[in-house]
Formats: sequence, C-alpha cells, structure tokens
Amino acid sequence: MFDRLKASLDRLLPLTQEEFIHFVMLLKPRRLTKNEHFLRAGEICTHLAFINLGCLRYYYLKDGEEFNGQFFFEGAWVGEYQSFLTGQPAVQYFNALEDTELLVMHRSDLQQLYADVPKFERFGRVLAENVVIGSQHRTASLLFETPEERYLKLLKERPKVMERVPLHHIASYLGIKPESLSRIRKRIAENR
Amino acid sequence: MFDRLKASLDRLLPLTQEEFIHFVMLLKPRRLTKNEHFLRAGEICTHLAFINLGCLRYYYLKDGEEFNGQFFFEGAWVGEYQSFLTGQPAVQYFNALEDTELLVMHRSDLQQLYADVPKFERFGRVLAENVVIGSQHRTASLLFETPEERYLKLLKERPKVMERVPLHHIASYLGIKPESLSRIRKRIAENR
DNA sequence: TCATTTACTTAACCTGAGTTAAGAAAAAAG
DNA sequence: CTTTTTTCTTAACTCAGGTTAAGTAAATGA
Repeated sequence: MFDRLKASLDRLLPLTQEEFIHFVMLLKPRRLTKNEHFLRAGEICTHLAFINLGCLRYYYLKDGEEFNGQFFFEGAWVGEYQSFLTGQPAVQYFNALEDTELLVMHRSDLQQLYADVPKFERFGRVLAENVVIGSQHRTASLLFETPEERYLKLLKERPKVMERVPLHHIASYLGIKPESLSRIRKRIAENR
Repeated sequence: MFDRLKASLDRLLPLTQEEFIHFVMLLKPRRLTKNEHFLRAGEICTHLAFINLGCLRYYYLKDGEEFNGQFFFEGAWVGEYQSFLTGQPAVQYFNALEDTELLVMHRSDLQQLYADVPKFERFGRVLAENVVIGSQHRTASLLFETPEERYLKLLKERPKVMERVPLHHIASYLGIKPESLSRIRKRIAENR
C-alpha cells in the first residue's frame, strides 16, 4: 500500500522508520472513478494528494471550454497550490482520467506536521521547488515552442501521456484544437 | 540599506532581530548597470538575489530570438530555480532593465543556513510556494488567454511593467511580435 | 551638436491554427 | 449484439498574428 509512497519520499528527503510512520498516519486513502473530480474551481483545496495508482489532469474552464494544464501519474503529488496555500477558492479543476487511488493529507495536518517536526518543512520546500521547475518548463514551452514542437517533445519525453491520455486532451494541453492536432499528426506522418 | 529586505522578509516569515542579522550577514551587495547580465544560459546559477532597487527580466534565447519569461522589481527574489537547485547549467538569461542594486546569497550559504537554523527551511518553502503560484498564473495566461487579453490584464494589474519596460519587451512577454502589439494597441485605441 | 542606434508604428502579404461541418472508427452502454 | 457515445480525422473557409519593409520619433553617444 505504501511502497510507492516510500520510494517517492526517499527521493525527496530521507526519513527514519519512525518519521515515515508519523507521516503515513496523517494520510487517508481516497478512490476516484474515471472522470470523477478531486477538486472543482470555486472550492477550497483542503487536501494534498499522492497518486498511488491511476492518472489525473488539471484543467481550466473558460467560456465553457476546457484547457488542460498538466497530467499526473503514479508517484506524483497533486493539489491546487494557490488555493491550498492561501485558502482562496480554486481556479483549477482536477479530475481522474482513469480509476484512481489517492492518499490524501489535510492542509491542517500538514501545517501541524511542519510545526511538530521542522524536518518536514524540507519536504514542503523540495516539493514546491520541483513544482516550480516543472511549471517553468511548461511556461517556456508555451512561450516559444510551436504546437508541433510541443507535440514531438511530448511524444519523445512523456510516452506515458501519449499512451494513457486521449488525443483531444493532449490537443488542449498543447494549446490547440483536436483538428489542428490531427493536421500536425498527418504532417508528421507524411514527414514534411 | 536593509529596510526593503526587512519588510519583504516580514511578509514571508517573522524573524527575531538576531535571526534577521544572521540572514543579512550572508548577503553581499551587487550592482548591475542597465543591460548587464546577472546570469546567462549555460552558467550555473550560484546565487539567489534580492532586488533592492531596479528591475530585471529573465528571458529564453531560441534561434537568436529572445522570449521574455518574467519581469521583476524591487522586493522580489530572483534566480534560476532549475540551475540553483540542481547545479545544472541555466537555460534562462537574467539581465537588468535599469541600473540595479542586488543583495545576493550564495547557494552554499543558504544550504548551510537551512542546516543551521531549520526555521529558514520555511523561508525557502514559502518563497518556492509563491513562485509556484506566479508561474502557474503565467502558464494559465499563455494557455487560454489571447494576446489582447494578456495585454489588457497587464495594463490593469501591473502598471509598473507598462511604465518601466519597453514595448518590444512586453510584446515578447505576451508571446507576440512588436508589430502585433502595435496592432493590438491601435485596435484598443479605436475601441473595437 | 550631429550621427547613430533604439523604440515604435504602419501597411501589404503570408501562414498556420480556429471554425464549421461531416463522417469513420472505436469504445462503452444497454 | 446492437445502439449510442466518444474519439479521431478530413476539408473548406476565416482570421489573428508573423513576415517583410519602410518610416518616424526619441534616446544615446561621440
């Protein structure tokens, strides 16, 4: 049950058996069926979630249209930072792309943990720092790569996304419409 | 000399006089003249910098063209996370848009500080968390706002950028060419 | 002070992604 | 097993932003 979590935490900060158990005690399992939401815009994000099995995406909704921000798989931590940290309503939606098993921690339990065991501040810091790096890659990609470049990079660097996520979601992630992704795929297939 | 720093730190985490002095002792002043670089792609980002006076931007270079990632003013902390944290070569360029006064802290001094005074882990965490929030706003904006919407939002929410940054840099930040920004500005002036 | 560079705008033409509409294929539901 | 829904593709047309080129104004430097 906690094997993947243990492996994931070990890469962030080494913990004693005791510390790991302390951490695990604050987690609760939560299951999502495919398409079920973990969080909706307008709600307060009260929990941070570890993906033990399955797959989530977060997206924005604008004029009735969805825009995919990111896809997450086993071993990732998810939650809306903006809401989780400030207590303001979320602007992102999180939903499951597959049946998913989460291990969730409540905001107040995490804050208590920071207060009780200062060592865990490092967990929070390293987690946030990794999110920064990922988010800045994403910004750079949207800023100066063409949709075709983004698609080829995704194909090469994140094959799991290509295998497990429908193309219309990928199009949205790339910042284009499904029709445009079809065109790009055709262009590439005919290599020109 | 440290008034602005004190005010900025107070918002991140309350420090005793002693702790503040400990922190300040690790800082060194550094001046940049207009257009001077704080960091270039390929270099290792060894310092985190507090902007005491002036203005910086970070940008990416692709096929000889600059793409502005963000603008920073007095009171902001800057540095390339990816390089600072992993020790890998930077991919971003940081340069001064005006004559600028920085207070810089070396990577190893910050790490030593984390080790010596665990309380400062919180500084690192909260700093990173704020960067996450900013970076995700930026991603969202590039993902689903039109260049015109981004321009109007910048005008409204960050007038300082409009006042202190040349339009061609703003165009690049918005993800368009200067000519397109001119068109957008004309369109807005004729309100249609 | 004069020359040069930088900043900004305008206009004509081009291009790639959006839009609309339709249909085929695969997956899910009954 | 059949129907319905979802996923994906194709094609014609539109349009915002890119490209190229030129010109004006302001800032900078010799």
